[in-house]
Amino acid sequence: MSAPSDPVIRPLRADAARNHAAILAAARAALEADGPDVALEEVARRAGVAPSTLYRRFAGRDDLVTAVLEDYVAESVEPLLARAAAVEDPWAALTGVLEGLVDGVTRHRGLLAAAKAVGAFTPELADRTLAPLGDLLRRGQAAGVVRGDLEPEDLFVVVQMAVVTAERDARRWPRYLNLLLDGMAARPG
Amino acid sequence: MSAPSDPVIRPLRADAARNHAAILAAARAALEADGPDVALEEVARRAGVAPSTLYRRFAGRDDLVTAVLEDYVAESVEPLLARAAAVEDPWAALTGVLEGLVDGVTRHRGLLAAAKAVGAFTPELADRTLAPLGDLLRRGQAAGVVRGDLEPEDLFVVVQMAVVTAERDARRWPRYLNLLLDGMAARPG
DNA sequence: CTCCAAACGAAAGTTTACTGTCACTTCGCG
DNA sequence: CGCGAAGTGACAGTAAACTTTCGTTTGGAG
Repeated sequence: MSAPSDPVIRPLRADAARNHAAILAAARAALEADGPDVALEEVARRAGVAPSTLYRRFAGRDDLVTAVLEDYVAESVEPLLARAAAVEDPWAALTGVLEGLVDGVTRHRGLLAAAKAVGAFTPELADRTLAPLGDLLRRGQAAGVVRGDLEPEDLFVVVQMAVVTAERDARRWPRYLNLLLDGMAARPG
Repeated sequence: MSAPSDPVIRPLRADAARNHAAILAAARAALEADGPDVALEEVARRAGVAPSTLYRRFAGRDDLVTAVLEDYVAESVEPLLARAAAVEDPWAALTGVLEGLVDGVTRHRGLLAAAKAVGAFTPELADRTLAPLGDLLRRGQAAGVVRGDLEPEDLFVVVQMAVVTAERDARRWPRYLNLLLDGMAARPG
């Protein structure tokens, strides 16, 4: 007895689902290859569909980028956070997750730049990652291995800083992340 | 006896020189206000000239951005470097120049982003700043106050890292620059 | 003061990307 | 296996920015 205002959400037809996935994948690839401002027509071309198909499935650039970002976070970031939460040593857990984040984000700079441009980082999405990061941080601080004056958001900033160093030379970011980690460790004195 | 292949370089006419300066100033303002991809027509509008005037004076976006960048470096960056070279204390000289660079670049992110996009950082331009920075770095290392494994280009990276932190909150970059400076100081042990 | 080369702005042509329309095709239920 | 809803691509209209053309204006030398 579904009211007309509550229609059953129909699953996508097979071809539609195929195209949906193809567009997401093409968008991710195109954002990296052609930059955050890549034309949606180029995305459609890569996906092997007409522009109109892309526009029916996604309201516009914002909607598409948001979907790609959600896809990426769910697929890469959240598993990483979950794995880190299971690591015993607090310092290893924290450094491991930061390395993983920098490594991943470095490979998806186009996506992240586009996401920033369209405001796809909703507070909810940010919290989904900030909360686990905050847990890791507090664990390290409780164990006395991390400086006490750091806040969860500082970890975002640290990742951001390490990522920009990769623009110059993609292989050197560990050097700079280590420099940052040095600064984050609890002072021996 | 100027040969035809060596024509006398005529100085700009008064109105042309005025417009030239107006366009440079307008471009700098527009890049900050509207972002690195601002339309050249918008720059012309701000400068109070027709688009055709802008295009006669500058070959295109690349040329304009390059000119604005040169202008900025000559006006802001090089005096800063010169002043730092005169500071006695090596550590103070280095931290002072880094603070000045971050402060300045933070206020010209649009210009710098555009410059990166069009490849306006020629090797020569980079060297004009890298050389003095290298001097400051070596001075600090000789005095034993700066880690010996740092290279001049690392200073660029440090500035870049500090600048991105300003995207989140323009007032907090000193906090993160200090964290970086901590990591750059010679280890006491 | 006169003149012309330099410079200017208005306007039009070109390109590129966005977005909607419509007739045709295809999926998958019955 | 036939039919209707869902989906699709070709196409075209729109918008925005880039770039050039051309007739007019103006600076400044003689």
